[in-house]
Order: sequence, then C-alpha cells, then structure tokens
Amino acid sequence: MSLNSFKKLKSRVLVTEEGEVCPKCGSKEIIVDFDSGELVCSKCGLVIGKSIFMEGRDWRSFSTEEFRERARAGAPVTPARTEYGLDTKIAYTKRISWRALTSLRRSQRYARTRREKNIMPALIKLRAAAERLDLPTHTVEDAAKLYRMAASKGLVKGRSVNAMVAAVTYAACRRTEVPRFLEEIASFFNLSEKEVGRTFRFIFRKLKVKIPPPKPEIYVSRIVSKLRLPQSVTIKAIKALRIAREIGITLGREPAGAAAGAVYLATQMEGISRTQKELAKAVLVTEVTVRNRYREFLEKVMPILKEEAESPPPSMED
DNA sequence: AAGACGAAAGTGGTTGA
DNA sequence: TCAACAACTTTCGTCTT
Repeated sequence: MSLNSFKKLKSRVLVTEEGEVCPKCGSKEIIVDFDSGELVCSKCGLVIGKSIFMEGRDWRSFSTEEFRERARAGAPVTPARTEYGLDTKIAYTKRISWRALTSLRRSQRYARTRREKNIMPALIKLRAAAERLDLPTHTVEDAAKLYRMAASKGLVKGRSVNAMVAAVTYAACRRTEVPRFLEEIASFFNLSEKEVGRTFRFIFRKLKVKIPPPKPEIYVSRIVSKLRLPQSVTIKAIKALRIAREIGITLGREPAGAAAGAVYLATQMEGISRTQKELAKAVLVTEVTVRNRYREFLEKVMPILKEEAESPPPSMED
C-alpha cells in the first residue's frame, strides 16, 4: 500500500504487524479502522482483530473517587482529550521505510493541528472546572462532546471560549442529572449567570439539542448530605416529590425549591429540626420559596402521603 | 432572641399577540 | 417588539417557641 492510498483512507492507519496475515486472501496489508477500532484487511475487508487501541490507562485521576469511576468505565477513548486520547498512538511497522513513516507522522500531526488545536484550551479549562466542581467522568465527557459539536458548527467563533465551556459544562450537568447550579458554574468561570445562560440557550437552540428541566429529586441527596440528614428523610422527600409530580404541583416551579420544600416536610415528619434558612441555603433559594413549597406540600401532598402509609402494606416497588 | 409565617412590592424571564 | 403574566426574591411586621 502506497502512502498516497493511505492518505485517501484518512481515518485509517496502516499497521501491518510482523507475521500478521489475512487468513482469507493472504494479504499482509492490515489496517486499523479508527471508527471501530478494528483490525481490517485492506484488500478484502475481513475483520481480523478486535482492537489495537492501547489497553492500559491513558487517563489520570484526581482523586480515588474519580479513579474508581474511570476504572469502572474502562474506556480508553474519551472526547475529553484531544484526538479522543488517541493522538500519539499511531502506526508502527517494520515494513514501511523510515522516510515514509516520518512523512506519515508529519501528516498526522498536521491533521491534529488543524482539527484539534482550536479546542485544546477549551478542554484544559473544562478539566480544571470538572476537578473543582467535582463532576463525574461521564459528565465531563458529555461536556467535551457538546463542545466539539458546537465547535464543528462554528458556534465558537467570535464568542468567548470561557462562556462556551461554562455553557457546555452546565448543559452536561443537566443532561447527566448532576445537581449543579448555573450560578456555581458561572462563578467558577468568573462570568455572570446571565452571560452563561445566554450562551447556553444560544448553542442549544442552534444545535437542536433538547435539555429537559432538572428533576427535583436530584437535589434531595445534595441537601441531605449537606445538612447531614438521615436516609429516612431522603426516602420521605422523594416520595413526597413523586406525589407532587402526579398531582402536578411541581410543573413550572423551581425544582431546587420544590426539593427543599419536600425535604423540609420530611424533616418535620421525622421530628428533626432544621431551619428553613438552612434548607434554602443548600439549594440557593430563599426561605420564602421553601416556605411556599412546604405549604403546598402540607396542603396537597401530606393527605395522600398519609393515606398511602396507612392503607396497603408497603409494596416491593417502593 | 431566633425562627416561622404571610403580605406587599420589585425583578427577570417567558409567552402570545 | 411589547405587554401581560407567573414564579421567585426582598423586605418587613407579627406571631410562636
């Protein structure tokens, strides 16, 4: 295979390893398909091996928690790194000349430069934010993916990279149901809530990516852990929120406020004293909002909650 | 004294003409 | 583009623990 024909393949890399021969046609020209990660015979297309992607870790972890998470995910390919973490793992062979290999490397580097150079600073910022905001890996990867989508549509041009990264970070949190507030993310990037919000709306209108409003439930565990409340409160609060949704009093309301109201209700039921102020502070709403949600819950959810507790024996689903 | 409660007025965002 | 609107916030006075 000539270098020219390699270039035509673009996403594929010649990888003829020593002794690797296609069992079907006997060809020694085996290539890697970068889309699937498979070893493929360039002549007849037979898939010979699963993957030549490196199997070791190609990521770092910032904490034991993150290590565990990443180790479990186990994927060596990540959109959160330039070239999806594959950039240096190019072909190696004894069958093409040193000269050809050098040329190949150069063209690869050139390709990387064009495609990836622009987004590198963004990915660096993203990783810094992820560390500080303590985001799980899959959220970071989603953010990186969204950034790539936005970048490939030219939405970054003429806008601040900072605002862009902040917006995709926030979006990824929403998509992966990680309870983080726009305010928190904006302040990390030293931006106003308004600016991040505007950028957020702009790109997702353009990208046509739908992002549903957050569920109140995701904030419950956040409140509970912040105020060191028992598990029983979580269970009661979630139950209350479920009922609230069924009777339609969570629609259009601030989800975090609803969560705080539900948790307050739960603490009252459990005889635990926490002030409305504490609850409000945990999810960045005011006491008044907590109070209003609580009042609604007390009026409309409480009766149903009691009824359910009395009537049938607890079912397996709960 | 601190927390809970509710009323009233102000604010920023959404919606529909 | 503008006005109406709902939800939330701020502020404040009163009641309860």
